[in-house]
Amino acid sequence: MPRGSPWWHRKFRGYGYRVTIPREAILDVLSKTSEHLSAEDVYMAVHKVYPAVGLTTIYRTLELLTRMGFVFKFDFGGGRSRYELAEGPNTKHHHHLVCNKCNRIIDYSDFIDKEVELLKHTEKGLSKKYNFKIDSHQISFMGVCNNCR
Amino acid sequence: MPRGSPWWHRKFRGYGYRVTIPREAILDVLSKTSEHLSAEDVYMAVHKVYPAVGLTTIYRTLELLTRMGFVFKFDFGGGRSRYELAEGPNTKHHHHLVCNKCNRIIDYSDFIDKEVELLKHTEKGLSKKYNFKIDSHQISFMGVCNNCR
DNA sequence: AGTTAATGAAAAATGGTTTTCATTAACAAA
DNA sequence: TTTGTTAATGAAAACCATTTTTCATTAACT
Repeated sequence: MPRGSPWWHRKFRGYGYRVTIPREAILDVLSKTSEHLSAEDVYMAVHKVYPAVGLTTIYRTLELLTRMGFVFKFDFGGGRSRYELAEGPNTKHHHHLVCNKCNRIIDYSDFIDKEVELLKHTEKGLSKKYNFKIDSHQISFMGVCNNCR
Repeated sequence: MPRGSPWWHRKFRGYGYRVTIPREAILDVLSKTSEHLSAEDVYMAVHKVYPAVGLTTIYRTLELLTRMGFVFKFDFGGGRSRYELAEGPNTKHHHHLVCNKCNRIIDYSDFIDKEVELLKHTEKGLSKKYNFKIDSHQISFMGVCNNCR
């Protein structure tokens, strides 16, 4: 926790949004994990510290954070969205292994360099050919994780 | 429609599954499009020919077909799954461009060869490191399609 | 200290998917 | 061909995560 105002206070105030305890708590939870949390995961984590914060606020805040670009919202299937802090000081680019049995998601950043290099090239070609503005990419391997085999 | 038994009858019967009109109709719809249909898309297409077939059967059959490997089930977000005939005489391996505005999905198979080659290598490394049995992979580029920019 | 955004609780709405159960029909055996 | 077994089906209800609504209360920032 930085001494002065956390880095995101300025941005919040700039948008006319208030800095509140639930918002602090939610960003705190997200910044301290490398997992892909569901709304309920976030709720439970926040609830341990601030039991008064309700699930409604979690949803509202996650949506706000996603709109603001602080957070990425993923849909890996399984019917629940998962949230992850956008690229920042503590995060790094990674791809995913998705378990089809338990829906666990494993980040990996091994082998990433070559992948990214190739993708950059592919990206350029695709943009041109399909006149498609590419914002992001996602590589996922689906299968069965060690716990489930 | 082939004169004799369609190619998939044998496989169905081999599993002890029955060949039924809804199943014929659903496979027929899937084999005649290159789109990634949602369950409701399939329902509407089948409904034109066989109004008696219900949405429940669509879901059940799509799940069966997915389990059997006839069909791939994708989750591109937007809350609905999308289905696509698996590799077959009329399909070939491809990856996806997903439009964040209109949710359109574009297949591409350009640049695929290098990607697949790299992925094969990555796959091997990941399997070992995470003791993860990899069944399939997915590469998607997200952005804005030509219609939406 | 005043203004008003943000919150929390509860309830209802949503929308894709799944379950339940009585009925139908595919296939195998006679 | 007829019949018996049981998988497959359709309709409706249930499910379930997520959204939305409402509204009275709280608390951030001016």
